[in-house]
Amino acid sequence: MTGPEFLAAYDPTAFPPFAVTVDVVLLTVRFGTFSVLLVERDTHPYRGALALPGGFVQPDEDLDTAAVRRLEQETGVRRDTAHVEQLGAFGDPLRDPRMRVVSVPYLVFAPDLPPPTPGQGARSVAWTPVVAVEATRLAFDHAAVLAAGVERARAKLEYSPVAAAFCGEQFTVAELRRVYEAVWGVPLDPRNFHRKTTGTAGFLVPVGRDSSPGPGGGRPAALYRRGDATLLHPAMLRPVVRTPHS
Amino acid sequence: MTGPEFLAAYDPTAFPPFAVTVDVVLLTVRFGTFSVLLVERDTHPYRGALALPGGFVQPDEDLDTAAVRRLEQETGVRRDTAHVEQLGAFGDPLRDPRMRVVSVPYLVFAPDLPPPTPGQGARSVAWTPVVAVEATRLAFDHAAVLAAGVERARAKLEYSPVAAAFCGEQFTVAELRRVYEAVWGVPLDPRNFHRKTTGTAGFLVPVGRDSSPGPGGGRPAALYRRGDATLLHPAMLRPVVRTPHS
DNA sequence: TACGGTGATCGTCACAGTGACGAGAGGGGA
DNA sequence: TCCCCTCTCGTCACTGTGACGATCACCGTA
Repeated sequence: MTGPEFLAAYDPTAFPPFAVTVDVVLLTVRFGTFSVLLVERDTHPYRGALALPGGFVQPDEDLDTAAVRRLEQETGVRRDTAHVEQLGAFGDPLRDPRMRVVSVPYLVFAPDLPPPTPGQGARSVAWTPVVAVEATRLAFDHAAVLAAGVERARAKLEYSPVAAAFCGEQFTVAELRRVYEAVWGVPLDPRNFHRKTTGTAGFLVPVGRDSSPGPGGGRPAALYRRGDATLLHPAMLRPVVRTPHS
Repeated sequence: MTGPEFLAAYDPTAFPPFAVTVDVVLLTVRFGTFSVLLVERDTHPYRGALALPGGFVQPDEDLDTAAVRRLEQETGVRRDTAHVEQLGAFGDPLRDPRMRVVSVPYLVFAPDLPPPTPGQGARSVAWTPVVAVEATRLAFDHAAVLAAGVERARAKLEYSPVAAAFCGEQFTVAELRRVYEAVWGVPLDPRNFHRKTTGTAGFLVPVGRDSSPGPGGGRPAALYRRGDATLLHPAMLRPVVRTPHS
């Protein structure tokens, strides 16, 4: 039973049929800027509008599997280099003018390494700074989905070490700090950040020394990789006032 | 377009049809015990097994609306007396032996006031202590759904004031403390808890004095109602070691 | 090679928040 | 009246943090 015909095995009129899609909120930090990958739609509806990558879930496919497949096909990002987590479910009856669709967006944090490679969708893909996204130009309810993803990302940096997913295999404390600064949009004190991240058990594991002090000079930074902690304790709180929503 | 026929307006073979359900993880604190509402299934599949209340989403119905409808119909809990939030989406292809179903569970915190009133589902409903739930006796993947809900509830008490949703309109600091103790499963120091909750802006609003000091005597406690804070800052952390999962 | 620039790293200090716990306030029952 | 109970207020030591000075190790240039 791998197609629509599998419904006939039961009573196809016993429940309302829905389409289920997965969308990918792929976030990264490029040139110090918190950015999201958007595609340009080339089909009805919202033709020409910007949208999150996504597509239908197949009959035999798990939601997570579908999201990872979309991620790899449409963005070229491999799952083992990124952090992937489900973001919830969006199911407003009018969110898609074609039919009743429930979308399950996935939040993905990836390092900047892979340039956006348009997948078989044949649509153009582009990194867009999160602060520059014009909500009204996004298709469907993707503005709300993106907002939920961005807020989740900002909150998650506080109590989990996932920020390292925005960096490569090895990274310096300063690179990690620039991730926090980009996502939160605030400058952080390098000294306190260094103390906090290197002092929290399981966050960073030292692996050697950096040989490239950067163009302007400066002391070479030590290299680290992700530790095995899954939770930051105590949390690293955002400075200034906490706004409950983005 | 309000029935299965609305698919015909587009190409019904263009996407795989799914059923979409909402499940309700209704949690409360009864007699000092963290409990969940379970129903006994009287139909195939998993007949006789315990399950979370839930049902199909209707064609014109928002996910939230469907969850609240189920909540009121099957448990008698009104939405304005409870806290309701979406818990995610579960869509394993084999989670329902009948057909492809994506379930969107909702997490609900309610005060103990309403006794479980079996809804039109004509199935028996019962409060079950969370620690006493035998995972293997739950239908579908409801053990995983419940585990996610319980862990979310435990985490949420740390950084949000939702614990008050387990209490009535007015409550004492001690009642609120017993909620935390029941959900977290650890004893808390009454003096520090009092200092923390009454000292956090927007958490509690005093409304008067309690006249019933309880059976064993003791000084009457002041009454409070929920404040308008949506976030606890700083958070109230669980004691002892933090386990990343339940 | 000496020198200023830059960023990494280490230290210090004051202060807020917390855990542990003593003590008084205000009620019950025998 | 005496004892017991719970609520509420205080105290103290300790931890973690924000602010920020100082040093280290590299750059490019004179």
